[in-house]
Amino acid sequence: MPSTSGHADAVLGELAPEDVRVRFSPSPTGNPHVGLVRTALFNWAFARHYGGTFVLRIEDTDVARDSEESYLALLEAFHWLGLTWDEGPEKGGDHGPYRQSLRHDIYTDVVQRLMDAGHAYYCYCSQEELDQRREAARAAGRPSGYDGHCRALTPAQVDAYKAMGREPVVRFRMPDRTISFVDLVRGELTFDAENVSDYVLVRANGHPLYPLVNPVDDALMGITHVLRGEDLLSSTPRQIPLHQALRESGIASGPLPRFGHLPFVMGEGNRKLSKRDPVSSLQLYRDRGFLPEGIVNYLALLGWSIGGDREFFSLDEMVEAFDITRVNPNPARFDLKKAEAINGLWLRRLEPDDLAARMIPYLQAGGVLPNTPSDEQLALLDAAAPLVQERMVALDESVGMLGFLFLDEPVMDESAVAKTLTPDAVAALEAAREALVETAEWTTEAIEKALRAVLIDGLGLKPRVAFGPIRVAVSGRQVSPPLFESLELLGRERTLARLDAAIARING
RNA sequence: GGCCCCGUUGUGUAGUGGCCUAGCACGCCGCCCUCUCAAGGCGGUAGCGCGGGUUCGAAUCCCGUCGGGGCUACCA
Repeated sequence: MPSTSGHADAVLGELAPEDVRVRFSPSPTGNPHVGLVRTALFNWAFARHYGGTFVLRIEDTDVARDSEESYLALLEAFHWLGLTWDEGPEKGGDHGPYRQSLRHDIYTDVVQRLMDAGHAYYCYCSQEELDQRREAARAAGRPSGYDGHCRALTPAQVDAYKAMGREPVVRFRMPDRTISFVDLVRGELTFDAENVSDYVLVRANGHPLYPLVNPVDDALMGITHVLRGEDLLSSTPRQIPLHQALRESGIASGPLPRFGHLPFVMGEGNRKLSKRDPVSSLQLYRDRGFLPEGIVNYLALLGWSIGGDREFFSLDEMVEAFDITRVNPNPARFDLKKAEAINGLWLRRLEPDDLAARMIPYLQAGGVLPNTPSDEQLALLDAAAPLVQERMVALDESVGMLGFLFLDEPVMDESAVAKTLTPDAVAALEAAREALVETAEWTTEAIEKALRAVLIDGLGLKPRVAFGPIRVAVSGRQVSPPLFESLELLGRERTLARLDAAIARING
C-alpha cells in the first residue's frame, strides 16, 4: 500500500511505489544474528509497504570465512521468520546470479569499462609508501586517505614500476567535489571532497573488493533504496560517485539509489552486538522456543515505533505502517527481558491447539514426548496446553512444566522435596490420598472439593500448607500448572501412586 | 589526528515551539487476586547530558561544550 505520509516524496521521488526495489545482502559467515535480522526486517517491511520487490543477494566473496552451511542457515532463518523474498536464491529473477561468487566475470567486465572511461586507474604504490604518507598526513593534521599519487602517471613512470615488478591495484577516481545526499533516516549529510579519497576497487591479485561489488550489484540489480547499518554511512559518499560513473559509462541505468542508515543494535556496554556475543544468535531464541512472531515484533521495536502507545503488532500491521523516515537514528540496546515479554504476549494469544502443536518439538527435544507421540499423548497435550499458556515466556519451558504428565516418574526437584515432603506433611498426604480414593467423579471440581473438605475444613490447614506437598508429590516441583486441573489430567491411578511414593519416601 | 553519526527515566520509545507539573511498555518495588508460579488489576520508582542563546513560551530551533560510537585496509 502506497504511503500517504508527507515523507513520501522524500522517500520515493518520481518513483512509483511498486517500482521500489530493495535488497538485503548478507555475507554467509557464522550464524544469523539478531542485528542482521533487524536490518533484513526493515528492508523487507519497506519493500512490502510499497508493494515493491525484495531482493536477497548473498555476498559470498570472502572464501576464507564464507561457508555453505552458513548460507543454508541464512535461507532457513528467513523462511522461519516469514521474510519472503521475490528475487534471489531459490527464487531466481531477471538480475541474477544472486550470489556474488557467481558474478566474477561481471565485475571484471565492469572494471575494464570503468578504466576505459577514465573513472578508475592503476595504482602502483606499495604498502610501505602508503603507510608512510598516511602517517605523515595524519601527523600534519590532514585527512589521511589516499593522496592521488598515481592518478596521472606517465607511461615512463608506469614502465619503471613494472620493471620493479610491482602489481597494481585498481583505484576509483573520486570527483573533486562535495558529496551531499539526503539520508532517509538522518536527513541531509555532506562530505567534503578532500575527506573522501580514491579507494581500491580491485586488489593486486585481481580480487574485486566490497567497495566495488556492492554498489555494482546494487546498480545492476536496479536497487532503488539501500537500507543498511550505520557502519556503512561513511562509505556512502564514495559509493554515490561510483553509481554515477556506472551510469555515465552506460554500465547501469536508472536513478541513483537513495540511502538510509539504520542505527546499531547494541549489546552490553557501548558495543555493537556482534556475532560473537552469545545473546545475538537467532538460533538461541529458536532453541528456547521464541515464536517468529515474537522475535520479529520485538526487533521491529529496535529503532522504530508503530506510533502511539502501541508495541504489540503483527508483521502485516508493521508492513502497513512502516515508514523509514520514522526510524530513530540513535542506537538501540537489545533487551532480553523485553524480548521475553513481547514473546509471552504472542504465546498467550495463540489458539490452544496451535500452542500445543508448537510445543511438540520442544517436548520431544526435552525427552518428554517420543518422536511419534500416541493419540493419547496428543490429547493430553491439547488438554494441558491451556494450563501453561500464560505461565510461559518461551516454548521450551513446557518441558519442565508438563513433563510430569507424560513421564512415568516425575523428575523430582530435590530442594523442593527437602522443603515440602517432610514428616509433618504425611498427615496431609494420607488424608488427601484417602479422600481421592473415594471421590466419585474425577474432575477438577470434584477433586478440589474433596481436597478442601478434608484438608482445609477437616485438618484446618492453610491452603498453602495443604496443597504444597501434594503439588511436589505429583509434579516433582514447587511451581506447577494449577493443581486440581493437573490431577484430573494425571488420572486417579497415577495420582494415588505418586502420593504413595511420596509418603513412602518420607517414612523410608 | 582527520571526517562523520548519535545523545528523552536502568532499557526501548512517544514527543516535530504552547495539549509536557514529559505519555506508554519492559524492568524493579509494593498491594490486590490466589492451591504454587504466572497472567491480570492497582500504585510507586526513575528521564529531556551540560551551558548559552532565539522566543511571550523549548525536550522540540540555533551555537558551543561534554560524552558515546563509526569510518579512516589490497576485510565485508
